Amino acid sequence: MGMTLKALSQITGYSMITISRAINYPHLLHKDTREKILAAIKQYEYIPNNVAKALVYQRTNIIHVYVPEDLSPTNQFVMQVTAGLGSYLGENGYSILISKNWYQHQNVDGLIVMGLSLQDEERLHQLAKHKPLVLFGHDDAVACVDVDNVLGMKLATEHAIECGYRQIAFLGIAQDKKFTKDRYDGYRNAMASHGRAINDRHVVFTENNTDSGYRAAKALLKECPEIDCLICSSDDMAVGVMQAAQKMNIDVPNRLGVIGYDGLGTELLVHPQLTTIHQPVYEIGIELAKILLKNIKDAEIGSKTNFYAPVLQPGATTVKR
Amino acid sequence: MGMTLKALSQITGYSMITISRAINYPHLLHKDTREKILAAIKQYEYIPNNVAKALVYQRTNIIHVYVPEDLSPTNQFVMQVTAGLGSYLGENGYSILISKNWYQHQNVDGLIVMGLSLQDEERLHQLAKHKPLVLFGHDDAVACVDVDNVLGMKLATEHAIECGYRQIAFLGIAQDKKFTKDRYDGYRNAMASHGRAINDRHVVFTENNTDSGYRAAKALLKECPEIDCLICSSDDMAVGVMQAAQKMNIDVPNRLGVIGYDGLGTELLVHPQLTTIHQPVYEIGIELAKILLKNIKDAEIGSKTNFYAPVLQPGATTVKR
DNA sequence: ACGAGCATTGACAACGCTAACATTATTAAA
DNA sequence: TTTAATAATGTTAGCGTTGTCAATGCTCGT
Repeated sequence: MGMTLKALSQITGYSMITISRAINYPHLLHKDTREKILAAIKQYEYIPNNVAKALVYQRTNIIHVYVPEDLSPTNQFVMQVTAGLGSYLGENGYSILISKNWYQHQNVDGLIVMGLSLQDEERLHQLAKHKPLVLFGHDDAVACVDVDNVLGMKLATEHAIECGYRQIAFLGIAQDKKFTKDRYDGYRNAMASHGRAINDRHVVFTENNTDSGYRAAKALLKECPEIDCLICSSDDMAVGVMQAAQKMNIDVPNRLGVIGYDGLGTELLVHPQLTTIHQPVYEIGIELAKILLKNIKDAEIGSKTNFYAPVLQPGATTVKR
Repeated sequence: MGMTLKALSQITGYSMITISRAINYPHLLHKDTREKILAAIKQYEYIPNNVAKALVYQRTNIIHVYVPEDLSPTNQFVMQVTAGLGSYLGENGYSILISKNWYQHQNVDGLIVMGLSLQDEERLHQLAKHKPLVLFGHDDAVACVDVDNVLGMKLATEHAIECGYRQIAFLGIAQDKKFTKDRYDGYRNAMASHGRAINDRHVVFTENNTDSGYRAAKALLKECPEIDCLICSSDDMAVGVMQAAQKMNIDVPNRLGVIGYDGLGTELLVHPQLTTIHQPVYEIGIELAKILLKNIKDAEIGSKTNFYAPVLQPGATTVKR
């Protein structure tokens, strides 16, 4: 397709290796030779073939970002992580290859895996033996970065308590994943350590979307009008809760406090601005990339988990009182 | 690093090509041979080296998605297009390589370029001569997919007129890009063809974000209280407008109609739900990918522009009256 | 004048794979 | 039985690049 060293060699009369040197070690060549060759390179629009280079160097400068099937690629979460790691990797001369298939492009210098579904576990371990790999999530056998979800929900709950809310309910995600359980644990721990009893009727699990949040909140607030604060396991759900409150003419934040979880930008769009637990996903992306590049450099196959702390991001759906 | 054909050849006693055939043309091998080799492949965890394959086949099955510097990778727009084209390319056995650098990985089978900044134009034309390439945007020399922004804003304006709004103002994006101008043209054309005069004081250009929208709307509605509909060049701006209206106790949609532009999901989060012009960006991503793969297949270097129509997506910020 | 050292260029092999052709053994057809 | 087709495997070369070593010519100090 394109111009090659061989062709250029025939055109200029110099050997292939000399042309190669004009690019990689120009100081080795005689000034005249160098100039002639560089001129020819320009004239014939020669572009080195990175595939051939990769074969020689045994590295591609490509990092594979694997997004499991059960995560939508449109997912805000995934996208922002990808943006973060993409920026770091880009600055360091790497490109990112995104694909849903494990083995389609195994010839990459490393992998970043976005969360783990069960059927992938075996392959993950398999692959981790051969290639530098960092997982967003938690697994004992590989290097990981994870968010401390227990801490996150603890922060949310303590914020609610500090604000002075008395009947703090919890809206969880009905999905069999570790992070959903962790968030619930954070809520329970914080409640317990502040001497608050948990009313079972104040804990509801539902699907993670606005509509489910709306419906769950409507039912919950109708049945338990004593509730004066609702902590949600996601911002999407929290938005639904706010819509329900508006519909039921419940004043947020005075009559009802609302706290979300994620902090990916949605919290700024709604009115009033949503108090939420911000997960620094962009930064986590960078962290994933940093760890990966370090492991590549040291030819190391790590298995440490690095926990990342979410932070409370106060909005206007909670007030001190 | 990994197991190679050569190593496997020594282990099994068969020649390299025979091992290769066990994978690519298993029917050519004797049953016993095939089974022995496949067993060895499994045992020694052989994975073919795609870099070497790419060198032979002269194709990588990788598509480069180039996102210009001036577009944030976190940008909803970019992300959803990428998600769309990624899904289509993925289904067709391609992976996508995302990078901000033009020449970092030229060894890809094709390029998708997300919008064009001026300093890139020369490189774009240069590259388009050598590689299949599709541009999201508009340029006479290369194959393009673009949104019909004039049509989009025409739809918005006509919707406002049909609803019965009388003083329809326009909030534009102060940026020297073609699409901003096109949207303004769409507004003007529609107004003109319906015999509506445009009051210059009813047209304001500002930055494309919620806060700017808020401030612009506040000033505009204060100065020109006769305005009863405000068409915005983006949903972010429209959200700001809605916040301003709320602050000023202006009833949306009865006293003031609000129309946004983009329809990327934001419109569903706000309350009331925002009437907007939806740009089918996910579908556009798929279209970009389709055209690219077709051009790759036909070894064709096209230069046709395919226009994509945005659609009106009615919400609750406009009413018929 | 003579080898040591340097500047400049080239030949060859290798990276891992596959296409094209070549070889051998086996079987069917004449 | 001889010939031709077929099955099963191997040999060689090449994809485009670079590392290693070799070769040539030159300068310089003695």
